[in-house]
Amino acid sequence: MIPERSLEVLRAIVHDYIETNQPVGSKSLVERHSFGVSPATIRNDMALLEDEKLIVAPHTSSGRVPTDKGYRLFVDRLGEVKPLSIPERSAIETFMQGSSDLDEVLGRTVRLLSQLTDQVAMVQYPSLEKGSVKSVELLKVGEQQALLILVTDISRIQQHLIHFDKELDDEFVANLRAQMVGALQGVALSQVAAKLEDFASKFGADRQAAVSLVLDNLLEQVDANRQDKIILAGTANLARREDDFKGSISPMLEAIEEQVVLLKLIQEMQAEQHGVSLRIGAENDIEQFSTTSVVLSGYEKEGAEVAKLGVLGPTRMNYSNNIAAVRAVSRYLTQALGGF
Amino acid sequence: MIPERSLEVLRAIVHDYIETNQPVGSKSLVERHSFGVSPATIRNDMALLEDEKLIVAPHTSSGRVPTDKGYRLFVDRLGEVKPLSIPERSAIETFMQGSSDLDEVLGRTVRLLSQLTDQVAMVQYPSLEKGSVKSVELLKVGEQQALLILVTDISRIQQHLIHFDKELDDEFVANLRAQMVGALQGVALSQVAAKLEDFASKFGADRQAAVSLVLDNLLEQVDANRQDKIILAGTANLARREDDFKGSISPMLEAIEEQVVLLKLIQEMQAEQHGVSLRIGAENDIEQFSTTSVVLSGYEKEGAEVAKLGVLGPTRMNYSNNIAAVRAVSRYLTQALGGF
DNA sequence: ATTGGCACTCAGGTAGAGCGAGTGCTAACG
DNA sequence: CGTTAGCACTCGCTCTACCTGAGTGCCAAT
Repeated sequence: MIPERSLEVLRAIVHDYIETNQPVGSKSLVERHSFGVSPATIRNDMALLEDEKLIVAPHTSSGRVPTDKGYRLFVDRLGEVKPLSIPERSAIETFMQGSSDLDEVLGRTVRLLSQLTDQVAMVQYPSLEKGSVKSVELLKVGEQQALLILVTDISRIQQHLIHFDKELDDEFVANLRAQMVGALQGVALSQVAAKLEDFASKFGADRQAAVSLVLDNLLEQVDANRQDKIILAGTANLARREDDFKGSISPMLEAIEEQVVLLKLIQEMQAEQHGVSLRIGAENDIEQFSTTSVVLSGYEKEGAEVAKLGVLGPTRMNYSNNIAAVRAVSRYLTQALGGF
Repeated sequence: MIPERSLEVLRAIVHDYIETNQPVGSKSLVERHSFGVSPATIRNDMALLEDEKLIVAPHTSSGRVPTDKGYRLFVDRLGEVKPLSIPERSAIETFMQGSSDLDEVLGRTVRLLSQLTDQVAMVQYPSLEKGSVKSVELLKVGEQQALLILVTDISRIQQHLIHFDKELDDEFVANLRAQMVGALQGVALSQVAAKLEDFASKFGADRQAAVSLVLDNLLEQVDANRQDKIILAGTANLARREDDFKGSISPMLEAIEEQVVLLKLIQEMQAEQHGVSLRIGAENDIEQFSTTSVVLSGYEKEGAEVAKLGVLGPTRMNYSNNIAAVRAVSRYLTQALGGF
């Protein structure tokens, strides 16, 4: 077991290193914190911490820097999350006020989170998969075009324009719409495909092509969103803290722009736990993110978790702050979504 | 007037500098190009070009580098746009194929453009302002909620969820919808506000609140989009070419993320000309972009320009290529939009 | 267990030397 | 008059050598 004071030393190292971005040495440590002991004693503790791979010296004889493992221990056992300041709280409240549209709420949320943390913020759109169909509409908007609209109970709306090869007659459109509404209203999205199994048989042979075109589109809308959308803010923060990453930031920018990678990341972390979850440095087995940490939390709609939000930044980040911010923003978003 | 050979020298300097990223000197110039003269002669020409502020020497006695003015002369008079290669053309064709949705087409376009140029690519959504109303729909999707949908003739669809304080009855919704369709179908978006002037008076006093709620929403949809949306791709390319910019790239990333700045930029360039337009370095009077160049072109829908697309990168970019790419992609996009 | 003392390490800064690509100028040339 | 060879000069880079100082590990004393 690691003795108490050594852990205090680790905490102090993490704290100072986050603040100064310099490897921290025994002398400056006793100067800045009031351990009642001499540098030499601290050095012994540091040797211990180094044996445990919690800290590491960039070169022989310079100060020490926390390892991923060190950060991990810090957040798990030492980093009591300090609550947000009053101004921060009120900033959140005003930020979240007066938006009605889901797009707008999420847009505000992601910018807010990025500002609170000074990191790249991400918000995942509520997953369609967890919702159910509230309404389906088919609107004729041109001679050969119709708009298929899917409204779900998590305030997410999707639409898609469908082009037909033949002219549409109103009757058919109205009929098809009515049939779809009848078949699908209230049905869970995961059940939609099953419900539509024999659907086409209700229509005459001459309509089969058009019907299956619409159904394909509908299924695509449900399906294409299994891998959900993520919105981002604050990517400029990556560049600002460029030195904190080993190499170039451009592969990371690429990975972020490529939604697939982010979604995979979120997926992996999904299983882990409720509340705030955390990956530090190489714990991410996505190569591009091996020098970054990710703080993630779910947010809820009507008591069920519908998606994730969080931040991404260098391993040398202010974990206490960021965890607090992610948690708080997630709560407020859950609250804001209650209104829908 | 600047003599012919001096212009050739300028062209060669721009060419070599873009290729090597090194200040180019008189000796290497005669080695790489077949001027029939000696380095000393070239030096005289270079002195002339320097007097004209077309090139500049980073330090006494190193090679020369084109100035913004030099690039400008290059693109205006010397840089014959070379047509895209066959593989590039076919890449465009396959890329653009098989997408039906406007979102998808634009998404593909922006990624394509970024890949072709290795720069940050941007595509502006078709401006609502230039279109007219194709269809308006009001759908009841819950006891107190309705979905307002605006379909325009440029394939752009918008929807917004409206919350009412009272329960909605179907009759009213259907009636309101019918009235709106009657009043607005085919009306230019810029005329919508005028058309709706006396609209509310058609309804009873008890309906006024609900009607004006819907109308406000509708106008907001038209209006909020005066400042249009831009989608981006390839921001990682900024980081990759970081050295090409004087300072840090993070202010630029910020500016890009802030759509407003980009839209302002596009707006300013809008007036200039049809076809491809170009801003080089400090010609952008947006401070963050003073070391970047922007290549922009409009694209059309049914013969009328509906929005812009283009790329943004360091002043030291391959203008010939990028102009060709922007022009080609704009043409293909125009073509692809014909199908809607 | 803690501490003072001490020899040792090593990154980073400073200074000087040499190199080489490149320039501007001048005088000669066709 | 445009072109050229020659030449002295500039100055950014690179390499080396050296020094400094923060920090370490270890040991013996408390």
